[in-house]
Amino acid sequence: MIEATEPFAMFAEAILPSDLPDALYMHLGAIAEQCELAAHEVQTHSGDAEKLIFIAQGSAKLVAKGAGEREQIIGFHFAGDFLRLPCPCEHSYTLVALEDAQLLVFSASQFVELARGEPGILQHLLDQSATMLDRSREKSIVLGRKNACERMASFLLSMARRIGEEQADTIRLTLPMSRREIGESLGLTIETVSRQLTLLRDAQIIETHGRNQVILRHPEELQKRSGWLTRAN
Amino acid sequence: MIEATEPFAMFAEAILPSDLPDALYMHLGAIAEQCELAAHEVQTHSGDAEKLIFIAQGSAKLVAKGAGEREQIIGFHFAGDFLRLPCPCEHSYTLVALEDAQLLVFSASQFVELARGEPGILQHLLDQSATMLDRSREKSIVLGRKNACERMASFLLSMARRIGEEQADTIRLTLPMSRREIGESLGLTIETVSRQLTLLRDAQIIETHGRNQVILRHPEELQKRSGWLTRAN
DNA sequence: CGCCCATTTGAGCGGAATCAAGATCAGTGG
DNA sequence: CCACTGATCTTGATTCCGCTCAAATGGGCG
Repeated sequence: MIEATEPFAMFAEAILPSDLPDALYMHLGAIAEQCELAAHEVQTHSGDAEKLIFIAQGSAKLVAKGAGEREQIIGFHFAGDFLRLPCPCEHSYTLVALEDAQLLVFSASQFVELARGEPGILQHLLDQSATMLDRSREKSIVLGRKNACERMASFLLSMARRIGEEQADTIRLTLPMSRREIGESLGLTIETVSRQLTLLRDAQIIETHGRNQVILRHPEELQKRSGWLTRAN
Repeated sequence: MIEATEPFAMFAEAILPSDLPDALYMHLGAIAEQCELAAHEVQTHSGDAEKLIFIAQGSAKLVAKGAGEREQIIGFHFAGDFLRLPCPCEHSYTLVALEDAQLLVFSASQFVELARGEPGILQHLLDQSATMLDRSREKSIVLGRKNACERMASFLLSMARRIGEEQADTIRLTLPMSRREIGESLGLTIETVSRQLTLLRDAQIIETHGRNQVILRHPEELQKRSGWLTRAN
């Protein structure tokens, strides 16, 4: 019934303890809502409750919409991420696919209800929360105190950690987001993002190929330019 | 009258389920480390592990220290808050008292170990995490997309929600933080903070008395000026 | 009362936003 | 395979908001 490539199997592999009772496994499978998104498609939440979303394939952005055209991208998410989407009644956040994606959507309350008896799951959820919180705090530093150059360097390093492919002493990135989306994430305009990339390219620190291939030639130099000493995954 | 209840009792009252087994209660009490901080004193973590900190009394700021003099305040915390302090080996965050404060410090791993059998505690912890994450995301919006005026308005409203005393249709704030600290939280300089407060005072939207009393005369007007439609708790 | 330091106010500057063209890339259809 | 097309991205010129530097004011405490 369940193939290896199916979203729920990937979820179980990534998130659930291996010794989980079959009954609970089935229950979780029963409340999981599969959801396929085409690139740029918005995840539409059925109901108004808080959701837990596992990204089985593809990538997505969590967006806060403001008055007028203003949007702030709260974060990017990639395959394997397990994130909480606050209930839309309180915050106008939406999850939008960057490329074709497969999601698994849970009602947070249902999920926690089922997980109650399994401390392992709750603890994993707690760990995920901690990771998200750390990323968000890191973002506060970027947005609060860094200049354009430092933001760009921080962004590239962060992407390198999450989706970079190491090759010799360089790192190859295939960015699923546009310049505009990078800007909306970093609190910069598209023009500034473009200019900073040009500066880094001129300084031989990065190479760009096409619109979304970037090769980090000197990650350690990016590190220097990213400002601040604090650094971790 | 005994003026101050004991920190652990306050913690139990605020965080622990009322039907908690006595044994577990005692165990938690045993691993809790009491900690009194004078104003501006830094919380010094014994050991390098992740900590969970309950603020029994007073208030504190969570600070990220950067190269040189740069500091970003990640968040303010008040009595009743239960927060996670990442292990100092990975991020250089410190908790600093804004005024005299009483804390309860747990090793996160020990705490979770004990709480494993009590889903109620883990769930509460999870809820706290969710609140912290929401606040942090809200901060990303403020820092990423708002101008000085909107940041100031957002800050005042946020403080009103957390430590404001409602009086008729106005709200009284007693701010435990300095202008500099407000600036470091909002990604602004002390001068800009001061100027924005002056503008709001001139517009009759707020009154200030002394250095840290603020009265919000027209919260709804602040709301308008805070930008963005998203608003909650 | 008088000192010290936080805050306020003022003047000028600078970095990123905005406005405005061009250049380049990815499809599309001939 | 290549020309056409529209969107995305890059580059340039100018503007403006918030930072920096500097000075004045005022609150709080001895």
